[in-house]
Amino acid sequence: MQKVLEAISDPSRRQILELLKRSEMSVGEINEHFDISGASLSHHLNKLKSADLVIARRQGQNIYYSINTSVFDDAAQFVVAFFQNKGVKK
Amino acid sequence: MQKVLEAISDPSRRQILELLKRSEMSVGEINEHFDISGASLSHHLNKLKSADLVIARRQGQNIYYSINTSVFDDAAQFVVAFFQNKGVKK
DNA sequence: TAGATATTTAGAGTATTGTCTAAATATCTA
DNA sequence: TAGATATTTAGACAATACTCTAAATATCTA
Repeated sequence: MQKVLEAISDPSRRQILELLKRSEMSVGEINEHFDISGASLSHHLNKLKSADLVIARRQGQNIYYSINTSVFDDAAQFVVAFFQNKGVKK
Repeated sequence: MQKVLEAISDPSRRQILELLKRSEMSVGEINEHFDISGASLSHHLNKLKSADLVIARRQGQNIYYSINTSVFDDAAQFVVAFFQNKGVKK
């Protein structure tokens, strides 16, 4: 979960995730939405992949990235719990 | 919101928030739960305060920190929305 | 196979982060 | 007021992050 929270602390990576929530996309397609080098984008995608938030699959020359639904949902559960248990005395 | 997400990306700061969810605490009391210098703790508290996630009030020699409920709840809403809108086509 | 296209990897530069010790500030109490 | 206690600020240091260009790898197509 630590890696997930670090992953979403960067604005570019959150934007990448927003794009991928809509649909799977190739690296080139994602890059059209950003003003950074391909190498930098690759770095961000690698962080998202390390956090298991996305999945990559190659199709020909392109590599398509998509949301890793199960981990994404786990992350949702974690942050909901983190923010919602406020005031609960144990 | 950027500052909030950076604030919660650090494990020590999340732990501080967990403590404060239970009750208001002085810096000294918080520090009993950590193995870092007072200066480092102060640095973390400052980041949480910059993100508006906590409020500080002085009482005598002590400074008591507590959760800033409204911002905490806003952050909760944002993060939950971020993770839960998956698949919604606009 | 040679060249074109898509993506990643390597290596470097600068900025930011988390940590520390020492010093400064604020408050209390004798 | 002087000394003790609580906390923050200043300054330094090592580690990490984000960026870039150039080179490497993988795939496709003529």
